Amino acid sequence: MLIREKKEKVHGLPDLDGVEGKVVMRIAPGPSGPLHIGHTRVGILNDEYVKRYGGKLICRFEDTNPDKIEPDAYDMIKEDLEWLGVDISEYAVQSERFEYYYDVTKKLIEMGHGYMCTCDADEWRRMKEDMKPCPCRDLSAEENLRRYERFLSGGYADGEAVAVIKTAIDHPNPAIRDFVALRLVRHPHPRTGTKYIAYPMMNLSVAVDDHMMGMTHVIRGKDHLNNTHRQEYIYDYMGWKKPEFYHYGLVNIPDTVLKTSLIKQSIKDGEYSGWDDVRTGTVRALRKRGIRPEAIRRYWVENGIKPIDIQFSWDNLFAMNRDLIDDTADRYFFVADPVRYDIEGGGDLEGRAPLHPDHPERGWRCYQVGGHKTVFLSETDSLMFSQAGRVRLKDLCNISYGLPAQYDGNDVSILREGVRAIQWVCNDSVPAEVLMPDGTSVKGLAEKAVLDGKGDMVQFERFGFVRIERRSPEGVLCIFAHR
RNA sequence: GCUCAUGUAGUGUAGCGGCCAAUCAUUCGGCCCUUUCGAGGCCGACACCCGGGUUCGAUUCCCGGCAUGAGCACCA
Repeated sequence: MLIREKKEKVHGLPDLDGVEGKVVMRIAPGPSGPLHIGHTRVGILNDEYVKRYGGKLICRFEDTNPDKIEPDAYDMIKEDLEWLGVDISEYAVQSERFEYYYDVTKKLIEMGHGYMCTCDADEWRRMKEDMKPCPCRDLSAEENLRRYERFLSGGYADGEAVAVIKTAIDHPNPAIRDFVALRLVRHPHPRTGTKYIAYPMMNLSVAVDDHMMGMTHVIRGKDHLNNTHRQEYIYDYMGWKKPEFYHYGLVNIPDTVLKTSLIKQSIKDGEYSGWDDVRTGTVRALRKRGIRPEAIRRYWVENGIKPIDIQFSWDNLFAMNRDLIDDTADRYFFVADPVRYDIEGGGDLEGRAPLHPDHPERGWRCYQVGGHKTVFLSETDSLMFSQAGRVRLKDLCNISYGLPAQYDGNDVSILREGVRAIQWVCNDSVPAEVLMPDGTSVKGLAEKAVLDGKGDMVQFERFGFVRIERRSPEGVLCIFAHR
């Protein structure tokens, strides 16, 4: 028996190198705000691999810069990850792990791989550019250890001294030459207050934690390529086994506000409604608009982990989301900027339409239009009607232009002649408002049946998919997702 | 300036020396179906950065150029 396999080449993620049994991977967000669409890539990719191979996914909060911490971010990020379906096995917080960083720094200084630099920061940088060691670099380990003790116990002012890891002062790549491991910050930390004054720089804390937590594979953005090289010095000095490193390309996300500090300021100024303001690209904003986490996942999986810089495509994401919601979203008529028409002739009218054209079993919207037979058309359809002279009110009847409009039979076949079918609502419609991603809102009328719906995603025919934020007898408030 | 990375259609992706006059998705156009400009079906449009080399043969390997991006922070 020959069963021809369907040539269904779904492009999944490539296998990782060096997998022996289970994997340990991580994501390492800085808690400066909730996650945005750009952050979701690293979460999804790591999650996909941990699910493929089994093992652990650690979420490690990198809160080693007390200036940039938003105290609520720890919880918001956790919520965002849960919604995304990224399964975190363990959470860790770097501000609770300072002793480890101090310990490793001390060992590195003892071995002569690190030094305490008291030079002026600009001066030190200039010397590095010229491949020249600063005077502190060649001090004895004993002297450096004395300085290190003084450093930890508060004997220096902020900026007066730093702990530095030696690499190669004459390394051809200036980005790799000696890097700072610890600095002094007396600004209080939202979690640890003033308990610590010596703060690790990411290259120290990341290397120490990745090793201690047993990372087997590290996936992160290409912008960290040089950081990886720097961290490898620590691995080599300490004799640690290195994880497999992967660097995916940078993502350019157009037409959206992502910068955390900017969003934060706009919220403070009262311009944005919050972290979920639909004008932003935060995960919570996308969620509010009705973007499904599965769509975001599929998007990143299809993008892979190549180190090529890419252009983010909202079109592609929306197409994937449409795929997911199309089957479940019931259909309703919505009329923006309504224009009233009465219909003359034809007696009382009635009609009906399925909640979903592919699922008549879900039920029907039924219309009865009597009396003056008042209907409302959207402003743009009204204009089109006046020009075309004839139009079909979808699922009700045909009309020809006039004031009042004239009943023109109920023969569907006129659609084949090029007459357009348009959406309409009658007198018992309810007010509807659709919040658009650009911050504007479209006001109009929706058919009454929308109040009885259950799902939160619906399609306003010929308008787009919207998420229903609130149903009340006074009307519906919706958020626009996409066409 | 130095260093690193990358270069397949509008966008993203497959390809790992011949099966590629190049895959899939999206986008756009047309047709069919349809009482949505949705979904579905069919058809079509658009790409291997350039120049050398290796080879019987290169999108695939090597070198150079060009382009793009990133890093050279006491941010992450």
